[in-house]
Amino acid sequence: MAREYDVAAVERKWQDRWRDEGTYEVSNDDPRPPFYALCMYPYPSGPAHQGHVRNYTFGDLIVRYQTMHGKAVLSPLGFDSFGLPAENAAIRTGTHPRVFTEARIAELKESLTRLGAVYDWRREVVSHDPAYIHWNQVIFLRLLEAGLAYRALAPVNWCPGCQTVLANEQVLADGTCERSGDVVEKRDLEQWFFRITAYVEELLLGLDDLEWPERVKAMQRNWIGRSEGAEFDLVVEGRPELSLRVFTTRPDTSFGMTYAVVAPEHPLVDELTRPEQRAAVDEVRRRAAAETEIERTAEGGALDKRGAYTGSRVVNPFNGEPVPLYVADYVLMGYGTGAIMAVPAEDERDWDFALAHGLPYVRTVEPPDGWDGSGNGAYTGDGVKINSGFLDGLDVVAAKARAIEWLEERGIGVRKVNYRLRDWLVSRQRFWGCPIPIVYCPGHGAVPVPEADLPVLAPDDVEFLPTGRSPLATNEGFLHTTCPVCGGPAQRETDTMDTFVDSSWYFLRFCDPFSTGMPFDPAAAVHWMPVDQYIGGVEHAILHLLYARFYTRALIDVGLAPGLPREPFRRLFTQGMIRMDGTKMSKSKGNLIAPADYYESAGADALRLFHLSAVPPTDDMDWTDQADEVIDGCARFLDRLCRLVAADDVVARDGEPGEPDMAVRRTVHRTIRLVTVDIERWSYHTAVAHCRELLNELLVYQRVDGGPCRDVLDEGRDALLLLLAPMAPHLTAELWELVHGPGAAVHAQAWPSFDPALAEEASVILVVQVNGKVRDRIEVSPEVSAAEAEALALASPKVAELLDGGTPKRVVVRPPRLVNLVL
RNA sequence: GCCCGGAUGGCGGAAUCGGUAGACGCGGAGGCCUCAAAAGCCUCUGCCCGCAAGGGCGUGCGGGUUCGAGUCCCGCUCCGGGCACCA
Repeated sequence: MAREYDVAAVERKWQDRWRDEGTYEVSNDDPRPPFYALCMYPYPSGPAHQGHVRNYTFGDLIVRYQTMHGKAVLSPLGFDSFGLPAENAAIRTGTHPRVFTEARIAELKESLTRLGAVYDWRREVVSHDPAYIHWNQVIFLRLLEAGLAYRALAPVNWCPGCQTVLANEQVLADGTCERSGDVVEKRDLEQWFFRITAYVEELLLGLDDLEWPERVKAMQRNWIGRSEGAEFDLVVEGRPELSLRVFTTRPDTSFGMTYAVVAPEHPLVDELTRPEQRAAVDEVRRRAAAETEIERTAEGGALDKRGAYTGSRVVNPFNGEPVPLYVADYVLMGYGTGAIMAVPAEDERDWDFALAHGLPYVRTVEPPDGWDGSGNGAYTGDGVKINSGFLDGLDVVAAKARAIEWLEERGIGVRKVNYRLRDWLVSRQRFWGCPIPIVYCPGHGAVPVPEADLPVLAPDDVEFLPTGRSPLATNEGFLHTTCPVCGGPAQRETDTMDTFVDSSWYFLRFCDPFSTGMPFDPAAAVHWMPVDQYIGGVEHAILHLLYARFYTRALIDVGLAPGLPREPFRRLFTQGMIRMDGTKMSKSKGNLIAPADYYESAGADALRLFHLSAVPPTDDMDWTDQADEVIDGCARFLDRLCRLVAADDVVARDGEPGEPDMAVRRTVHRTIRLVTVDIERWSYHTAVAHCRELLNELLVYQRVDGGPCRDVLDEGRDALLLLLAPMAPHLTAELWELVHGPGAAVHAQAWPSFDPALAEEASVILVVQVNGKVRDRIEVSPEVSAAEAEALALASPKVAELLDGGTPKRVVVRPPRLVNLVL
């Protein structure tokens, strides 16, 4: 389409100027109030896609908006540059991951620059920078010293596709890898963990005060999975010295226990299995070890095969009754005590298992009248306790408390809180990540690499082969070293850290990326932190955001960040994702619509406006056929803005504004108020709509009979340019310079303020309803009194017709908006 | 199964406190300009009845509260997301 201005030239000109003049560089001793605006640093996968454009348009708007509010805005960007795609590319093409990654970073940087997004590039942090690796490793050693990092043999999630271990958080609900989609296997391996569980209660409670989307907070609470209950011992029948500890959230149902279950991996299984049951128990254990989660849970899981009687019985301490002890894979070793009391009448899983194994049930809660128990006979709701001895007659909540008291009085059990959250497994059997700074000595075991010898860097002379083994594990030069303790021969740890470790503190490095003696100067971090506005995709709701909250606390507690606030991200905004044909728009799906195409045609400003105005920022956006037409509409809007500002045939008049001019002024001031409020509440799409309304009105006013009043037109034009400056930065900068002369910078101006008196309407529409239906509309003053409003309504000819001489039974008057006459 | 969202014209969406439903945009129709087209400009555009004036209906479904409900309450349906043998 033919444009009113040379889009490419104008956008390039301003991008160059912002870069050359360092417009958005900010120093740590800047006297203005600090504001930290941060978009999640991206994995460099190549040129920006529409999801990036959306994310960084929102972020850039905030940077420019807060700058116009007089803040010193910290706007850094870096790249989450370690990760598997680069390593896979190396295996495929023979290119070193560093070379590959740096080429992708250059592409992404270029396309974000062309979007007009501005950053203090001096502060750029990339994960694979040796300086960043250095401090990553220092932090690891400090965590180790503090007991927050440890090594343990543990059943881990092994992804055969990625040839590495995964964190629990990286395994999807169906047991597959979130990256490769392969079915994750179980393996027992010696791995490094971070003790995130030490902070579990704080991580849970801290959520309450955060200005985060409720949805994200709910997801984190859910993931942490706190549940309250009791732990107590079941003595094995005939063996008073031996007992089994169980955890339950329903101690009130203890009288309904008709059997008990241990996990197949439970250490007491062997001892509790009687010879005649050995074969059946072994079969359950074999299946549990061999089958994946999917196989086990598929098709209802053939419950009769998933458990077996051990031959032992355990005694219910509440009533002294012995009940059979089963082994079954529906009880997990990794949660609670790995053993449960089973109450079929009040637990659905126990009900199903009891049914499959012909076990009885005893109800301990009276189900309500009309409850038919069809489907599953377990009743899990509230009700009056029955068949429960001293608990009878209580409700569930009271009975829980009483049951725990009873256990504690007798020393049989205790109140207990359990969490779903496990420690964070950080070892990865990959090359392109931060090496774990540990050496294994035959005499001294795992020994930390002395800080003076850091960083431990991966060698460059490695071969990338599709063997599934990290090149580090076979590189002799890297592998062999000496023990820091005894000087004897030793081997290096060849695992690297999960890349989520890198992203757990990059926002702190941004505060002071120039620091050489420490990860960051705590004073600088305290100056900028917490992040005032964090922006990113909701897909990071659990992993990254939970890890970063943990890491910030850990860094404070090991003394690396004294004085830092414990919550790193005060305000979080999660933008919706971009979908196409019902799925996420992504490279792997092959449905990318490249932003570069639009930079050439409609321009970055038009593309930005599109992303700001198309849908509410939190909503997912469907990229449909309509997108191109809407983007053209955004370009048309910018052309109309050009015509407003650059029109050379307008005959404006000087002198006092009359009433029609004042009406325009009122629109201007009202628009300033509306747009400001909308930006503060993340309603960018309505902010754009209000700017469009103002432009429409100004264009009409410009051609008004008798000519517009010059001051009013100028005021409106300037206000509009200022309001649009964070949204369409290139064109507003160009037009501002056109109007105010060379050197004038729209982004250096203060955000426009409005006159509250002018922002009010001069007149409002009084709606007259009869029996709740709108029958007339009358223009009135906003100050109209109730009596006046009622009189005006009754005087309406339409109302008179409906009244037909009668009087209303009731009159509701809400001046100045509404009168409702009830007949 | 549990926990969060959501459902408004042909489409994206607006309605911040219970008070004009449909702002703004896309698409569509008609007109102006033009030799013609593009661009631009103007008017109309929820549905139904009506020549019109006007009237009726209308925010997923069924109830309720209220002078008045897209908005609040109760009960559903469908869609999206998260969690899921977590005892």
